[in-house]
Amino acid sequence: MKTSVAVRRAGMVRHLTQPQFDQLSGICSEIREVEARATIAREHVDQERSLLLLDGMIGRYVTDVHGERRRLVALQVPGDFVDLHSFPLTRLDHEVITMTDVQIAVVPHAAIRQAISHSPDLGRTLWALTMIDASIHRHWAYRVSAMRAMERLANFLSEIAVRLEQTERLTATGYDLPLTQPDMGEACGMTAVHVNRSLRDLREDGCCTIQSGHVHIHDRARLEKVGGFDPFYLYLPQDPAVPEGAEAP
Amino acid sequence: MKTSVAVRRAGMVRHLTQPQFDQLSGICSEIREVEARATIAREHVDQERSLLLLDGMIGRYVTDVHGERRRLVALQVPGDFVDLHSFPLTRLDHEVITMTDVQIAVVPHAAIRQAISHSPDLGRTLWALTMIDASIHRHWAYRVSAMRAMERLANFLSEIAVRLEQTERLTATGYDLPLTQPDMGEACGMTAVHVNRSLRDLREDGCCTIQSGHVHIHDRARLEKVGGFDPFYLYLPQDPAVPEGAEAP
DNA sequence: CGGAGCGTTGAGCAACGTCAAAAGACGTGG
DNA sequence: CCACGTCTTTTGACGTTGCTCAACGCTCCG
Repeated sequence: MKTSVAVRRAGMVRHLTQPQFDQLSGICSEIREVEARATIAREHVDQERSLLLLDGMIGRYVTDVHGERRRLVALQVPGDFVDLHSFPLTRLDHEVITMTDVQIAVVPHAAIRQAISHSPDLGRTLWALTMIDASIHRHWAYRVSAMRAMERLANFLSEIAVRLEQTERLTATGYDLPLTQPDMGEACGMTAVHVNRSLRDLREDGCCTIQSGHVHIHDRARLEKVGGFDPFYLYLPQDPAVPEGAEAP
Repeated sequence: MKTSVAVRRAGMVRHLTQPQFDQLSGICSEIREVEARATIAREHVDQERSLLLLDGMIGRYVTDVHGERRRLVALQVPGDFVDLHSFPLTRLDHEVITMTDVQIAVVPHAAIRQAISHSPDLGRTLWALTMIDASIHRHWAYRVSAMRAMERLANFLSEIAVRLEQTERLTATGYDLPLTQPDMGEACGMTAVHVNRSLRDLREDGCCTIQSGHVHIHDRARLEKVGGFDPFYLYLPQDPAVPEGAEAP
């Protein structure tokens, strides 16, 4: 059995209490590994399980009718419940695609349903997780709607930094970001060429440098200022600290 | 008591079964009327009730740190549960502002909590309502990110047409839209000047004309085609028909 | 009657997209 | 090991969308 792999309570699932988290781990049917750039769930297709992301990154894409244009509308990091919304919704309105090799815990909807019926508080907490997801959607909409290219990228990179910080994947130098410039273009609503130029602007501005999949953060405060970043919409858990945390002030 | 006012099961609440809807009506503490352009809920403030919109329109706004830039990230129509997400989230990440004089039903969170603990199915249905909201967020993000001005407006106007159709507020000529051009600019991520020009394009293209708050739809199929509109993301109820419906084929 | 906000139009400009080219990284197969 | 194809990153030149600034008529309201 692969369940020996650490299913740690880090990231967004920290909103669950330890007993709730244990309960959830108990109803997880299996732990699965999927390679990069694979489609995990398609739009319009009924789902009977949800996926908790343990390691790697997963993207959620909205496509136009003809499948030509595509946008990244969400990026999931470890600790995120990737498609928990498929529990109440059943079918999905978008695609779920791995950005990297990932490790995911599979949670059958039937088990969720049963767990919730015995524990309404767990239901409300899971509901809250999906509502934080919705809050992030709102801010992604705001970002692409109201911000300029360089600001958008700075804001995006700041958000990912905070979210990875919650799972101790942020180091002193920065963090790994397995996205190409075309990917960032799909996330921030601009062309790959313009992503490239805007990243150069950020670099020359002393904010950060991206090199071979690693975001070197030179001046985090400056990056967040350029991006007009305020993390309140992430509803970060108010716990005193991550278990064996390495938190920056 | 104002509860004589018809609280009809139309619009998004049609996802509730009639018994569920009756149960919800029962826990509604009051029916309130609020004038246009009034702030109903502020960001960062804890909420202890949610609001079901009975008549009028309500907008949800994300603002930047300094309160200068603002975007409409959601527009609620009758039958929508405006801020049901404040039940699991408690505090809000955005502002809720009336666009028109509105009539709203107030539902205390404590009552929701109690109702759900006795009826997990009601909980799941309410959860689904908020997830449809999230789906709409995703498509608003896609819209402002991937579409051009005229396409964005056509898509936006098509969405509102379908949603108003669900509450029988769509007539043969079109529908009432209590938004100014600056409002539409905040919704679609463009300036009021460009909204004006793009609306002219839509008019000259034979799609629709907006005059004194009424959208005259000349060719709905054309409008939807120009906007690349596909309503699947609205998760419309599959009921055969609205009670005393006037549905188009 | 004056002010404020909305709708409309024009002129000029900045941001961003498109097209194109070339260099580097990487894996594959000969 | 090298040749090759593919993908990514980077840069330049040029085109276009949509923004800014400005003006004017309109309606509504105090």
